[in-house]
Amino acid sequence: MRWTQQLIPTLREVPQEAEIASHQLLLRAGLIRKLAGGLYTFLPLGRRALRKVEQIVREEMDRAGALEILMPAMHPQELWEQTGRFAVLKDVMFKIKDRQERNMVLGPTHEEVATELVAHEVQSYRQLPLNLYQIQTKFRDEIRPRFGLMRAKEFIMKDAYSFDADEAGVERSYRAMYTAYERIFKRCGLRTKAVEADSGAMGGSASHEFMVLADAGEDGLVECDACCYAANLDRAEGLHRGPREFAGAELPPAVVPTPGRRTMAAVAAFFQAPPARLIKTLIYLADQQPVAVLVPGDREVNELKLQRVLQATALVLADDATIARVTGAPVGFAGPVGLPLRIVADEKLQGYRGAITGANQPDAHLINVDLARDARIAAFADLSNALDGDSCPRCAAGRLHARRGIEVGHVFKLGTKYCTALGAGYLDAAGVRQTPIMGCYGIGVTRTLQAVLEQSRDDHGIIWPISIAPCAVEVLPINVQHAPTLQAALALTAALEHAGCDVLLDDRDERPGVKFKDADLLGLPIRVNIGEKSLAKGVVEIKLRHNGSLTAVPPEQAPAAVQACAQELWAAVAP
RNA sequence: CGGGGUGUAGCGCAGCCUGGUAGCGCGUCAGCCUUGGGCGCUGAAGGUCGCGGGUUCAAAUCCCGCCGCCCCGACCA
Repeated sequence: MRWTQQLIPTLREVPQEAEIASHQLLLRAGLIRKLAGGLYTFLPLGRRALRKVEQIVREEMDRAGALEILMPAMHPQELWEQTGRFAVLKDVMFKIKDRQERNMVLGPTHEEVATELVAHEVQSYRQLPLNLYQIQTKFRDEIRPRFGLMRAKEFIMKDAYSFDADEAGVERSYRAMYTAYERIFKRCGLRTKAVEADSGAMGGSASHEFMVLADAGEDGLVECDACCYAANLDRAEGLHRGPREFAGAELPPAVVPTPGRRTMAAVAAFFQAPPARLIKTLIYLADQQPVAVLVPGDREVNELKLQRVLQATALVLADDATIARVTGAPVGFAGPVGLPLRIVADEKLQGYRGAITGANQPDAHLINVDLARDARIAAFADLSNALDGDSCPRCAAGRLHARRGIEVGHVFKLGTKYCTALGAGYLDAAGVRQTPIMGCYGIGVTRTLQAVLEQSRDDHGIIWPISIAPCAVEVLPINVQHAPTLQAALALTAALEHAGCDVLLDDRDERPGVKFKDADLLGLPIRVNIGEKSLAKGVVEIKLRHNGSLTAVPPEQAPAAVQACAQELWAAVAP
């Protein structure tokens, strides 16, 4: 493959639209171009890499016994109404009408369609288990598309749906997918971490996310340094460390003027107290009803947890006017003592004495608060996010560490919700009608591609794992006007291609510097420099992108030497 | 949707405050030169200054409205 006959528009400068490294590299290396926010064209090299990721996914899904199908991207809206998910997901769905004015949606995911298929085609336990998957474009009207392919309105996803006769079967299917995912990401050259996750809008019981650890990741997670516990911050159950009793525990509450101190930091500084000694009081509207929520001053409320505890369908922070009305004080001075509201408290506050809270009057706080003595708490529950340094909820010894991650895969156990709603059933061996138990398993294919770049790069550009590199080798003739150089390059390219190697020949009549810089930016794993000087010494140079190692070999030995390098690189991404 | 920023040549930017000929670097095209890390010289092409309205003799510049894009928050593969 010749550079001059390709479309590889590399960019010398960083496009101002791109913030994170992987997004910049996608654009600079000429892999993608933006059409509009959240909508991207894959250019030839980007498409080649994407295809390789898809193929790895396909091979591993097949290996795990899943069956590839292809479902429509466009669905009748009615199907979504049948499971009740239209109401849940209508804001993220693109809605269109056909010429008959029928309501259609573009699928953000395919549980309904897959289940509908199974409802029609599966009648007997002999047909189970069944695992159907597809690799297809999904559409989501994201609130905020971001970071290039990371959060796009249109993206390629591998989605699989398993149907089993019983719980043991679901467990096997789930495990098979979990293992397949580990193999897939390993083969893509990614270091991932599987974390316990919330099942969100999917519903269902168990769920794990596969996270690519990266500072640019959108998700928070914690992992234990002693055992294998790891969880998404949405669900992580960090255990409180540190004191619950503070100075003044025995004293009655006392009002202290704190003019203008309305933030945790300001109040903590005012009292010269650690933020953990403060109790943060937030007023939420749970289905329109005001509720007070208490968490330690150094923690954030976890709204997912809160929503579950309150069993609320709509949960929002109360507006300033409501807060003033129910607490009798402006924002920043709410506290649990004497507050005429339902109060729920984070379990980490249990036994808090000598704490500091708002006084429910303007510009004042209360000290010496003993939560059990001075306030009426309706319920204690886990309502806050875990914090770096918390104790591990699984093992006594470990401490949790906070990390950032990119969610590239997600596996769920879904139960019978969809099958029941859509009438999927089968007859068991005894002739009794049963409902299949479902699991679903997603991989963001386009996002995975970008995650690789986020994790595998240096200051000069991309460092492709050989398994998904657009090409394995770049042949770089330093001066194409020097006939012997070009000839040697052509010969090597032909030999490698004949051996089944993907090769990019940079046949541009450009300055060496330009070609070297582009080669580093593009980041193909193996590069062969061919130039007049080394040729005069009877050698060409093989340079590996990932470690910069340079070996000189005679031109006639180059194909074999390159193959040997390639073999080593492949071994590094073997599952 | 709320908050912040930004929109001038393919890309990166200056000019705007203080209204008066639209500029710089890179890239592109032609020619010369050069050939082991974004080389040098000469010449050229390329712009409805995001869109609409207003103020003014005159608007990239001032005013009003709209739109796109980027960042922070709620959503998720």
